Amino acid sequence: MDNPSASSHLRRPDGGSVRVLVVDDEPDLTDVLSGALRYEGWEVRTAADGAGALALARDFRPDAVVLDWMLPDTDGLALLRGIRAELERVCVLFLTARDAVEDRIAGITAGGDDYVTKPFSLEEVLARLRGLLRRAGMARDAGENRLVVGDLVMDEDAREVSRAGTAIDLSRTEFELLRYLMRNPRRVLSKARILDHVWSYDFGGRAHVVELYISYLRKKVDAGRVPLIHTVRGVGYVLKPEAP
Amino acid sequence: MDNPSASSHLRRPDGGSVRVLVVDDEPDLTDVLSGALRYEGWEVRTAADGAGALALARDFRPDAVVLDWMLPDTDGLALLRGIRAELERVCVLFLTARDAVEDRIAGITAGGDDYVTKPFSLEEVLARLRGLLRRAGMARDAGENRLVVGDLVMDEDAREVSRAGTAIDLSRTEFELLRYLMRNPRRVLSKARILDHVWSYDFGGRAHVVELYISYLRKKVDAGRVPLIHTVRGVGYVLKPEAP
DNA sequence: GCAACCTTTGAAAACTCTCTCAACGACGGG
DNA sequence: CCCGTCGTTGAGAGAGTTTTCAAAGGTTGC
Repeated sequence: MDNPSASSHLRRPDGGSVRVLVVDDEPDLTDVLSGALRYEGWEVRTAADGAGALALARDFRPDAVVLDWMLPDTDGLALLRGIRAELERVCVLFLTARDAVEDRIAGITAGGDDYVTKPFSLEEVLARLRGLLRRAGMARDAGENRLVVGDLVMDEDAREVSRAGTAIDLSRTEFELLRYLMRNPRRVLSKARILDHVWSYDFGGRAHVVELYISYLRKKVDAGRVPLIHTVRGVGYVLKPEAP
Repeated sequence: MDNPSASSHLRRPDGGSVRVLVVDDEPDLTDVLSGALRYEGWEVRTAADGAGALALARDFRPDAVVLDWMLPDTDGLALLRGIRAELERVCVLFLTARDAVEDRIAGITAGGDDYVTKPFSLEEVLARLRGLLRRAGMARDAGENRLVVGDLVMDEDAREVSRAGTAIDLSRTEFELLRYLMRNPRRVLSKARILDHVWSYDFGGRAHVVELYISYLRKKVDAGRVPLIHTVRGVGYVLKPEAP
């Protein structure tokens, strides 16, 4: 139930939908990813192996590719080369295992591509992908990446947050939770939904962590001020300025 | 009966009726659900198992599916994938047991999909389904989800209610009762009908709670103002502005 | 390797909401 | 006008939800 309009300003220069190709051999993962990407308003195709990926690169001609670096029986580097041969200007977001050969990835991402390590959260992938597309000129407003709710401001690239001019220091999880809230202002979000978006897809725990992190955010963001974070008992949480 | 016109603005882009597939093995439940959905003006088919669901996904091509997660002899996840293979853009509303939330299916709410836990109320299912369809582009007005009766305004997504500009704080049940009344303005609703729609289907209590919650709503919504909530003695209640 | 910080879990306290009971009041038929 | 029925409201018990507190385990950086 997120707000698709929040990112609808990301469109191709010709006005059509942004096209994304997801390449991964785990169906559970491609299901969730492609669902979320479609919900962002993007057109999505999926491939489970290198051959399928190359075929879709040629026929679907995506603007971005989400590519699992560790596909079975496929050399990631060769596949990347093949995709690039077909699509010169495509953005690539790599999905890698945490202990993967980081130096090879580092060299590849030097060209403007990016990567996230498994297990990742949905918002992490979405944020990176939005960043890539924005920098590749897919944004209508080429300005900086700022989120604003009331007097609360977030600079996603700098990972800086401030309220009424005062800087706020947040941990990684706090930042991602607040980003998700700020991307969906004035919309009540259930704990299950927050968990699905902000925590890793393999997180086994329960919604209690959400409550806890909401309390952390409150101490840092709302501390002594007019609250922006509101509890909707039995439903979830909502971020909104007091006066509409 | 309820007011179908209240949601008749939900139509497919081609102007036809929205199509919904209900999949559940309990006939009592499918009967009630499909009745309510038909009354919303939607076209409905039902299936009792995975095979039937897949067949109807192919032949009926619904816009949305209401899917019991705990079908006997059927893997919910596999069924979901099968349906998605057939219908890429379908919205899915899952029905799950309350204690199944523990082993929740991560990522179910990642895309546009949603779920409600049993036992649920009819209005809960209808509201979620309307929300899914609206966000999937099935609404003629893509604007926000607002209900207006006189100077009373409800924003369903933010769960905000205000009268003449003044915000009103409502509990969950109060909110659901008021939403039902606002979806059926100028129509006398019996207590039994309200109970059937707003309270869970397994609620054992009596219609007295309706009277009680009406009195709560009056204190908050009508307090000192021209009343919108009216008693029709021996029949039920009706929400309407004073002047016709 | 150590220290600091972050994340998660568990348990208990605090709180809100829901519902039942019961008394009171209002309406309408006779 | 009186009485019975229906509707309204107050009080309180109980259940469920949220918040807080404390501590363990893990990670990161020095």
